[in-house]
Amino acid sequence: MSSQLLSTQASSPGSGGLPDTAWVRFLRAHAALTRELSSRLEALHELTLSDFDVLVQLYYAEGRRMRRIDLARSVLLTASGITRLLDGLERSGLVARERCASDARVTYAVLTESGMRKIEDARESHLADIEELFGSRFSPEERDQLADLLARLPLAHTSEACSQ
Amino acid sequence: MSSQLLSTQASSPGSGGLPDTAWVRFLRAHAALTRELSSRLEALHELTLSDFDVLVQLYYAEGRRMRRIDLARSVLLTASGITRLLDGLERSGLVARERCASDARVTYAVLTESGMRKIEDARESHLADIEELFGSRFSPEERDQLADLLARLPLAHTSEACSQ
DNA sequence: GACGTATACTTGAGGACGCAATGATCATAG
DNA sequence: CTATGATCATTGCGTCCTCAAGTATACGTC
Repeated sequence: MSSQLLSTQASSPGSGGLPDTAWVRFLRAHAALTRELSSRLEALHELTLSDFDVLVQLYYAEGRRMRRIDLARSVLLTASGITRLLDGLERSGLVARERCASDARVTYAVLTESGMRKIEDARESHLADIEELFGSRFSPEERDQLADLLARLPLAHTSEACSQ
Repeated sequence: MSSQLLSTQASSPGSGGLPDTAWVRFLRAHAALTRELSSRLEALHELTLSDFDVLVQLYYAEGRRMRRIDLARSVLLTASGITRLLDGLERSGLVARERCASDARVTYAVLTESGMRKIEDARESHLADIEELFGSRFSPEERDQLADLLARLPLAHTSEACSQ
């Protein structure tokens, strides 16, 4: 038997004790959940969480297309992050690019037929995973409560310009 | 306006209808908060969030030292993640390594004097930032509520399946 | 029209971190 | 003592993502 009987969670050796606050739990929960969800999503559908996120945004968007910059803002990635992510989705044929007629600076990301099928296929299992690992932990009221509490947190500092 | 059994979607393709569930808010809040906190921490103290996390763990640990593997588990990094992170902290002189007398496989990470000063220095501003961006959004009761809700989420699947 | 500034997007460089493979060491059963 | 199987740690490799810089376009002002 190993010599260490020490816990995995020493509580208060020194002063104040190990911080186990809402914030720390938030951080840990995020790490654990995203790792598990992302590994399942990757294994079943070859998508990252961000891929899925973007595909869902497009799925619900008017005309199934969005300006790349709006896409970036809505999933909280940087402009360059979106470029590289869409590179991958384009290479996989899930998303196509389309130039904007009225403004040559902008490019749209459009969900392809294949992308539609992909997201409709992946949605089911992924939502089930989210439900298993996240949603099912709470009663309906608690879920609302949690959503409400989380909604108070600051969202975007990214050089806000809210108009189109 | 009744809640759908199936999900998460309360949207029609009208000007950006997208699922805005507790889970999505959780993801977005995490992205926004960590980005802001990490950028402040980096600017003021040249530490990443994970660096800080590890230093705090050591700060509260018995003898200000921990086995690397326990450190990894407590901050939810992989073993290799901890190795590389500690590489950095060692290079900066904030942490030292120490071999274990009774088990040659394990190495301890020990907080140095310089590391002590660093964490005591960084703690104040970082906790203030967390309070500003996170804690101050809630009343004391809500904070407890949130901590309670977050505590229900699964934490570590790390390594083998320990069936009860 | 020329000029200045804001916006959209891309690219190069680099950091953080996971996974899988490897080496070293311990523990235990034969 | 040796073979077998865990456990701790490190390393190679790849991925995701950010920042800073660069390019192209739009638009307001003179």
